[in-house]
Amino acid sequence: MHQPASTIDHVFHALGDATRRAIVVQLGRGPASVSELATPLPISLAAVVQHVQVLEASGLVATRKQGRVRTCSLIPNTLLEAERWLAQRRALWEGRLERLEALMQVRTSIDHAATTAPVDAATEEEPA
Amino acid sequence: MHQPASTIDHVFHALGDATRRAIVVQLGRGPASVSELATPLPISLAAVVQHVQVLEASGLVATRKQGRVRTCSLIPNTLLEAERWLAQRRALWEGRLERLEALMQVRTSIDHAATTAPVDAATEEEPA
DNA sequence: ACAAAAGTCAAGTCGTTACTTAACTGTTGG
DNA sequence: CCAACAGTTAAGTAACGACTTGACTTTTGT
Repeated sequence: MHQPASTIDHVFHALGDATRRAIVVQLGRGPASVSELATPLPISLAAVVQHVQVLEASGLVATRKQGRVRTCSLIPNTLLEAERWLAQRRALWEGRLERLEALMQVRTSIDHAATTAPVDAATEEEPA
Repeated sequence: MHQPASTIDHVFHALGDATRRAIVVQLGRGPASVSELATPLPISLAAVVQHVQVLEASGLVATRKQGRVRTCSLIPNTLLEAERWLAQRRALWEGRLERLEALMQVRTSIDHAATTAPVDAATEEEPA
C-alpha cells in the first residue's frame, strides 16, 4: 500500500507532516502569501512552496496568484471531510459499544433467567 | 521539522498511511486480532505487527494479549482529539468568513454613508 | 531601466519508513 | 509430546519524502 489512492488519502498524508499542519494552523487565521507562511518556519522558501503544492493537491488549500504573490487560503470543506472520516469510524465503534452495553444491561437484569438463551444480537458478523 | 513532537503529531502521522487507515476502518467494526487484521491486507504479518505498534504508540488503538493472540481495539477518544484539531482550524477560518460577510453587509447597506469611517474590525492582527 | 522581491524549477542529498525474509518464543489442540 | 498457530524481533533493502542549493522568471518600486 505504497501508492496514494483516494482524496482522503491525499488529505491525511498532507496532514501527516508537522510543517504542513503548522501551515494549516497559520492559514486558519486567514489567507497568507507563501513568503508570509515561510517567515516563521525554519526552512527555505522553496521547501515551503513544495509543502503548499502538496496541500493544494490534497484539496486542503486553494491558491491564487496575483502579480508576483501567491495567496493561499484554507478550504474548510476538505477539513470537514477529514473530520467526517474520523467521526464515522468513531460512530461505528461507539455504536458497537452501546449495543454491547445494552446487552450487558439485559444480561445482568435477567441474569440467571436464561443462561442458554439466544442473546445473539450485535456480537459477530453483521448482515451488511 | 523532522522529529515527532506532540501527541497530535503521532496521531496524524499514523493516519497518514493508507494501510494503517485500513486497519482503523477494520477496527471500527470491532476488535480484531493481528492475524485477522492481516488477512485482507496484501502484506506480511510482520508488517502488520509494525503498523499496529505505530497505531498503539499514537494512542489510536489499544491492544491486550491473552494467550498467543493479541486483540486490538480502537480508542475513540484519540479519534475525537484529531476531529477536534480539524474542527478548531475550520471554526477559526469560518469565524473569519462570517465576520467578513458581516462586514460586507454593513458596507453595502450603509454604502456611501461613510467611506472614510473606521470599519476596522477583523481584518488583520488579532490581539491574542 | 534596474535592483530587489516573490516565486518557480531542477537536481541532488539524506534520513525515514514500509516492507521483506528468516530465525525465534510462547501457546494450544490433538 | 509435538506440530501448527500467533506473534515477535532483527536485519536488511528499496522507495519515498523533506529539504537544500543554485539558476531562472516575472513583477514591482524607485
